[in-house]
Amino acid sequence: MKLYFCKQILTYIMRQKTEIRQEQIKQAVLDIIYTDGLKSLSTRALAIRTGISEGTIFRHFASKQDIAIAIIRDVQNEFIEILRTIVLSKKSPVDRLHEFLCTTVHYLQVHKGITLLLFTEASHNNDDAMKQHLKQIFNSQKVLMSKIIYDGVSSGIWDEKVTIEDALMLYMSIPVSLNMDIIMNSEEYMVNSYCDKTLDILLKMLHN
Amino acid sequence: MKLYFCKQILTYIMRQKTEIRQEQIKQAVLDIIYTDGLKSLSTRALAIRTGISEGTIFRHFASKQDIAIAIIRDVQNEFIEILRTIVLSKKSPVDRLHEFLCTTVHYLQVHKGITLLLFTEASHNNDDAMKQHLKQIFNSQKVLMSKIIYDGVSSGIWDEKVTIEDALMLYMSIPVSLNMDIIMNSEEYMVNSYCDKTLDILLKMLHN
DNA sequence: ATATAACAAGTAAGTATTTACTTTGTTTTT
DNA sequence: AAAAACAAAGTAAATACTTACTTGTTATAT
Repeated sequence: MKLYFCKQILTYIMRQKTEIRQEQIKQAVLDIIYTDGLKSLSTRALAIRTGISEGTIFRHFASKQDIAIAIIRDVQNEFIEILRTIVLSKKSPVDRLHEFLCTTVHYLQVHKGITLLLFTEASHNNDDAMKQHLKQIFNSQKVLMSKIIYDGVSSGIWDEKVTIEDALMLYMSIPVSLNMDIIMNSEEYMVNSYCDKTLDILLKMLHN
Repeated sequence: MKLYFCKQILTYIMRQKTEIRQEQIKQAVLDIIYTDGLKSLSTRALAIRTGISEGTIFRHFASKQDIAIAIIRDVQNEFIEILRTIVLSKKSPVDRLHEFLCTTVHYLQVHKGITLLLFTEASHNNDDAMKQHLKQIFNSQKVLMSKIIYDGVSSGIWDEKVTIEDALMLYMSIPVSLNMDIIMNSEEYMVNSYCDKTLDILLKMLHN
């Protein structure tokens, strides 16, 4: 009787739906990359980190590569979509730019490890589907930021001679700078100022 | 007789001194990372790429990790030292900044794969010696660029309110932008303009 | 000059371990 | 009773690295 009760509780904790397990596995991938590095990202390590067996992981994902694909798809469906709503809002270009940058910094902070995953997967030329996903992510960010800049230039607040590529180059330096800070063991509060800092530089660049 | 002659030629091609083999192995590491990705970087792949046996690789390097350490040491001894001579030259701050940026872009173009190696090794927290090397490389670049900017500000040509961190952030975006271009399959001539492009943005930032 | 000893550079075929992934069978939920 | 979730114990292939041995190079003694 008592054993059965315990078992029920245990299984209640353990037994989860595929969607929940998938989320846990994806999170574990980013965690492992962040804490132990890419080399430590094995299915065995994933099983230990998630607390489920190795075999079960392959019940929720067809392959290890599929987990990475799912994470990258999440970036597209969640992160890029948030950026899109910001860009399409009615706020001023400066406000939108600020929100755009802060959202990016915040996403990278919450999803530590995503930068490394994106860049290493991107360099892995063999998988064309993956490469296409990554291209789309980078391109979406470019297109969305272009829109804000275009609006600012149109309304006359920013220099019309500014190129989108210049602004984008600075924007793309955010993940590197953040990762560099992690390497350098910089304090966390420094990271929080990245958003405002980048805005300042960008505004200086864009200033009429 | 003829066999002996052939053997001599063959061995002349084959047999090499440790220094030469080490260079070949290091180059092969960067080549493999660039063409096939980090996942493909195995000692077996290295043996095939260099044309020597797996065992021989371990004659010239104590471990696989040691190859990465040697490459990173090269960055310090070659690349950083070139940057240092540029910074310490008698040219104007603008000229030095231009040369500084062009040298960086050129180095990254010739040593494709180095960016990925640096960043993935950096994220691998276990090895403190490696981490120290990387810290030193990043810090050297920071210190050297600070010197140029300081000289420019001192001589009154640049805004005294400019922070080194802002300039450094842009500078650090160069490797990412270059890698992104590789992913995006952009044309090679685009890459050649990176140096001037970055200078333009920096000068705009620094302008009094 | 030439023989020899010492060393450096090379290999093929191992090693144990780790890898991503599978199979088998059980338990839980619907 | 069907489907889904799970663990345990596999699998073959790949991994970094070693071993035992061969071959080439070079400095030294004759």
